Amino acid sequence: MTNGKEATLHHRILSDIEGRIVSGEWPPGYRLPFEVDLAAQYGCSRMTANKVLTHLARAGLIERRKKSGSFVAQPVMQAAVLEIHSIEAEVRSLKLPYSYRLERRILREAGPADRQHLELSETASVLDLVCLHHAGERPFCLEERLINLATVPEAEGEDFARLAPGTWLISQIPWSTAEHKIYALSASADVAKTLDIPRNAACLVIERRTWGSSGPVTFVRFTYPGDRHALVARFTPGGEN
Amino acid sequence: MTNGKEATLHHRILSDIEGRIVSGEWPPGYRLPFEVDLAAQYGCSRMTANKVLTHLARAGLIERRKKSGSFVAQPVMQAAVLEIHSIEAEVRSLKLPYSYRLERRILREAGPADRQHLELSETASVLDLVCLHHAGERPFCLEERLINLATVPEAEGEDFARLAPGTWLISQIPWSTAEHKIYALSASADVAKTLDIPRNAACLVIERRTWGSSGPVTFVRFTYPGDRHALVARFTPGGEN
DNA sequence: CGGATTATTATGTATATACATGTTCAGCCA
DNA sequence: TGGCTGAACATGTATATACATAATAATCCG
Repeated sequence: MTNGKEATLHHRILSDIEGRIVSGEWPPGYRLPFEVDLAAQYGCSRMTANKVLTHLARAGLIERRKKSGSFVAQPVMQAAVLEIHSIEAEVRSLKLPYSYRLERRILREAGPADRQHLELSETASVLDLVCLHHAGERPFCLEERLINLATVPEAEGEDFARLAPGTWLISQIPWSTAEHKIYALSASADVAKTLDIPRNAACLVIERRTWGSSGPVTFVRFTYPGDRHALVARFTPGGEN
Repeated sequence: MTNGKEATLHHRILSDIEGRIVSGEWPPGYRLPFEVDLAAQYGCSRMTANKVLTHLARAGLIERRKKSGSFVAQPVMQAAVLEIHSIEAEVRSLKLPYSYRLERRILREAGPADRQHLELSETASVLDLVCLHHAGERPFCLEERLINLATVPEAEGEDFARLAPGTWLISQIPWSTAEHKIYALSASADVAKTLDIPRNAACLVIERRTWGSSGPVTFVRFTYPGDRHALVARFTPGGEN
């Protein structure tokens, strides 16, 4: 497999420079050698050095200024990648049997609250769904969802009795933009009863708004019992590689 | 602002192809034209087409296979970028005065719990800090931190009376890897008292483990009153640009 | 001496070219 | 028919070259 070498010339140069930066040998603000010097140093052409520096710049490790040169950037560490798995995958990774149940399915005109959630300016029909995801016998997650029928009219023909709306939607809207909001909330009486947890237990809430190329698609709120669920996010300077 | 032009040839090609993908015109699995055909189509060289496709592949929008060609990838939508600001910046963005107070500072040998938090195999000295961040008059966030003195011996000489340890650390360990864990928790009696919130109120907890090039650096747990704080994460196919 | 003009310099983008590498496919031979 | 071999092909990487662009440094002149 990939034994970490990837001995292409520009990977070697890249990880060398990356190493100097993350180790602190080249501290923030340090001006690194010019492209021509790097090229000479590594015995490669300027294009190759350029590629490496461009990559480092896109990864945020360096900052480039014309005429002045390239500088090690100030570490910002303001971004981490949050992995968002499907609930089914999440449950199965705990080696528990997954099951899904539709609790409610209402078709209606969007009210003011719906319009705010979906960021709709005009009125439209929405599908209001409530589902419950189980891990084994216990409720794992409560899903409250609005689907904008103006953008996804096909949703009206789906009953979502067996297929979770999230799963169905990714097959309909292939690529989309999403915004997440994550916070903690004490369980209301309703939520506590549905999730089978004590009243006022802390819950982790994830709200997601999704847009496709033709407008707002869906708004969804996932409520997890807080002590049984955690999100994990990772950050590595230089990113993927 | 960025008016979407960026009229370099390869940005135009890139956003054109990106558009076809996100709009669904080229659905997942679709084989896009070969590099030579794209080059001909846009009247550019193969190198330029290659650059664009390489970019799209790195962004995860397409998948490339030798001999076969390049294909629109299956949408995964499993990653979102979580922006993590400094607490001071966060408070100031709410237009509230920020203040910081050190509550505790203990130097000790790492116990089993400390070693687990820092993922230390051997024993070492750690600095155990508790700080409180205020927004105006109200407590905004409780910070409980361990610093590994084997990696950051300079921390022993800091009293952290006025400077928050997070701020100090990024000046010491310029570039680092971090892992975050986010969950909800009911406030214990202690936490409730410290944060001036009701007992059992839902709190948002963010734990962060940080590594530098020479080993584990710090473990920190931020506890926020859950109803007053939310994290926001965004995902756009194609990423930064 | 100061302000405008010009030259220099480093990066940014693009092209043409070359060869390497990994797949697929077609054809060959047993 | 079955398996092997090699040609064809698409991508991957690297080089040399060219010109554009932006910022600084140097120069010139009123």
